[in-house]
Amino acid sequence: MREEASESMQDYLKNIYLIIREKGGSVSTSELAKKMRVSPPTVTSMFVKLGERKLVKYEKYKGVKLSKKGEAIALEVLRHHRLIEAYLVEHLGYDWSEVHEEADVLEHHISEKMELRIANALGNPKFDPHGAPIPSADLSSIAKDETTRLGEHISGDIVVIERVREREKEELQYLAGIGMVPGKQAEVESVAPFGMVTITNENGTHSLPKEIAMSIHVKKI
Amino acid sequence: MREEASESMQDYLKNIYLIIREKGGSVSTSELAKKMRVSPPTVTSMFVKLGERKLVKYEKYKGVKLSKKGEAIALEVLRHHRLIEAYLVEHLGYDWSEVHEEADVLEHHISEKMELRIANALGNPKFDPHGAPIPSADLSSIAKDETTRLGEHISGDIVVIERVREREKEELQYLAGIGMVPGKQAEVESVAPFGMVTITNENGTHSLPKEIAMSIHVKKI
DNA sequence: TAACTTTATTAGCTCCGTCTAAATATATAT
DNA sequence: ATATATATTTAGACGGAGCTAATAAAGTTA
Ligand SMILES: [Mn+2]
Ligand SMILES: [Mn+2]
Ligand SMILES: [Mn+2]
Ligand SMILES: [Mn+2]
Repeated sequence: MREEASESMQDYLKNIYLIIREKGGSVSTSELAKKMRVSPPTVTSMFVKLGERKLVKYEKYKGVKLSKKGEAIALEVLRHHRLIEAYLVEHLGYDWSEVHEEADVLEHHISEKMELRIANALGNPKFDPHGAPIPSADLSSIAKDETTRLGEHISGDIVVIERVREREKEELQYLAGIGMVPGKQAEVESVAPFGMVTITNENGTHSLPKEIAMSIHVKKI
Repeated sequence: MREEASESMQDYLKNIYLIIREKGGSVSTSELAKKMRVSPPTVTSMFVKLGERKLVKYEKYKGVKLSKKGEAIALEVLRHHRLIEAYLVEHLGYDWSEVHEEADVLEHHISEKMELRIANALGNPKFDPHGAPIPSADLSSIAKDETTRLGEHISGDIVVIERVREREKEELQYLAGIGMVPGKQAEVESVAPFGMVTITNENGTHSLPKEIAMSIHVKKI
């Protein structure tokens, strides 16, 4: 499967998938260039290459969408990434804030056999340590998002944290420090006009900038 | 450390180290080309590149030797390789015959942090599942070889197996099947003129072609 | 030593993934 | 609708790691 795409192509496909999953439609050159920290011409030439290999549908000046095959590769890499993150936390004592970089490399290099053994060692989890859904082994399904963002809630809402999106290691450490991790509860105290959210949880009262509040997925209870 | 050398360079350094460790002196173009399954000109150009980076001392028409720095990188990669093999066997249920390919890739991609955690999870082993010595964490030492080859022994010698060198997966499986794995004993029954060795162990009597007998390291008891 | 064989290097090409600078298409604002 | 700003593509380059074909050095044998 992913052997048909180089490590670099795998990363492009994965990031295209992630962007589309979050906001639908197609992915533009500049969007992807920014996310992947490469120049726009680099993205254009990769779009062409992925298009030739039918991993992507590319329309000049209109961006790309994933083909069935491209999506399968993206899901496989994502499955690896999230299983590895979970494994590092569960079996090698990593903190959830430090698994991302390691997984971002290893996702391209473990065999199917190793994927299987890791998944078994973990009991075939459905979510990674940040609460992100892990694609199924046959890549046919991935839990769909039924959460809202903490930043969308209003004063008085009581929520349980479902997921915290990838962010800087220091931010994740801070969030863990104040108990804002998947599974925990919090009550929204107030929302400032500029979007800052103040919450109270078992660790006390804390304010979170809008951007961070938007990267915390919750369910209202 | 190894960040200074690309994945490909790391593999060249590792293989140079392995050849020199086995037979001393320096490594020739054709020797390495054969071992690494690339063409001789590819090796020559890599020799030049490694020489420029002072990872190797290259003398035209006379092959290469490792510099201090080149050796350190080789040892680091080798440490990774062997720790990973051990980890796969101990913690992910791999058979010793199937760990090599996986380790050959992952050796270049695990972080120093992961190396440390794997080593700790294993109790800082000194040998990998095949009996090969694992370089120490500071790369200052590696157990020196005090073994002989099964193929060098004579009728009547009783030996304990210390190590089985990397070979085809099927050969390793066969050897495991007849109990020729590190830690087990065997008695040399006879040695044919063309080098085939017949041994008896707890599993019965078996004959091994010279090449295989030479890849089994033992100690006479 | 001369001839021949083997080994190694040089020359030149390819693909990959990246870049910058220049050109062009699309979107926005007056 | 025109001018301006922004996004995208094209052109051309580079370094890394590989290849084959041609050449040259080293080693071997007569
Ligand atoms: Mn990646
Ligand atoms: Mn994650
Ligand atoms: Mn390798
Ligand atoms: Mn080994």
